[in-house]
Amino acid sequence: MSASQSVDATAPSGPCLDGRDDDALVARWRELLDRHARTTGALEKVLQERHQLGVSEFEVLERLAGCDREQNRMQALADTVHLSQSALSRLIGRLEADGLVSRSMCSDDRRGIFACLTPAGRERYEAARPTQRQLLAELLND
Amino acid sequence: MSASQSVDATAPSGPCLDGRDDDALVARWRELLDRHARTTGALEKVLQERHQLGVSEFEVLERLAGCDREQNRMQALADTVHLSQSALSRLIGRLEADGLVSRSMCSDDRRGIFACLTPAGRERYEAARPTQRQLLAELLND
DNA sequence: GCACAAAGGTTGCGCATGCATGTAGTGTCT
DNA sequence: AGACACTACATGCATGCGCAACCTTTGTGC
Repeated sequence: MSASQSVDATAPSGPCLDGRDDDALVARWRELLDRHARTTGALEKVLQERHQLGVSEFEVLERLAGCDREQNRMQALADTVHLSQSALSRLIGRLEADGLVSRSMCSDDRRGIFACLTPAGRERYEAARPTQRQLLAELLND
Repeated sequence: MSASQSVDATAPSGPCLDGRDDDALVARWRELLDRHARTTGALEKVLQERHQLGVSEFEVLERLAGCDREQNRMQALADTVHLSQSALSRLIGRLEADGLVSRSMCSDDRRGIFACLTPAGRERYEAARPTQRQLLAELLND
């Protein structure tokens, strides 16, 4: 899928000012969109039907599993998975409702809240990880 | 399968038991997520506030501007921008409501529908393109 | 101690998306 | 022609997201 002929969006009615760099840039952009869409799409599907997890849910679990110290502030978590605070708050709510994480208040800063993996959460994550890794290997290696 | 703590996704330089490939894979995955989130986020914001366009809207306009022949079937369009058929239908609906595209029925296949840029649509796209290209250049070149 | 601004998190709301379904047109087989 | 499967769009519905408003806690200045 090269960008050899159809990318020149200025085709008939515009002077093509910076054509070649532009084409390369757009090609990279589309490559990124393509790859992202394919990967998240497939991942979403397989993680959902085999582990009842969405992509964002899995990513959060992975972050939590990575450092299972109580250092998982909501805000920091939101940043690492690129979600708004509200989205992350509800996501954690869902995971908590499923018994996969638990919210625990922080002692020294009473407005901060830590999200921690429960044993069930860790188990679910460990089970889902190979699935995700395999798909990643398939879709990211080309 | 010792899967107790070998992912150490956030550990700085931990000894990886079963996964150097794994770490590299995950790193690439996160790089992809990162780049995508940053770019779409910034793009969404700037395109919205300066041209009243979303990222998907812009992408569709670009595809339409690319080949302004009447060969833009809804389904094909949906595929190229990675949207479901329903999402694209509504998106075209919005663009049509804004007067940026028009739906025209196809003569030889009466269930097929072509989406075409209106002059206003082309104008809007031409105006938005430099904005998008500049941001792409900033965020994709590293 | 008492305002007042700012930060962390939650909730109300509108919107875009995907899935499932509905409707219309096409092609095939009998 | 009539029945059937299939394709192309549109639409009802549920869900997840971001923005803005809100509440609580912290820190700063008086």
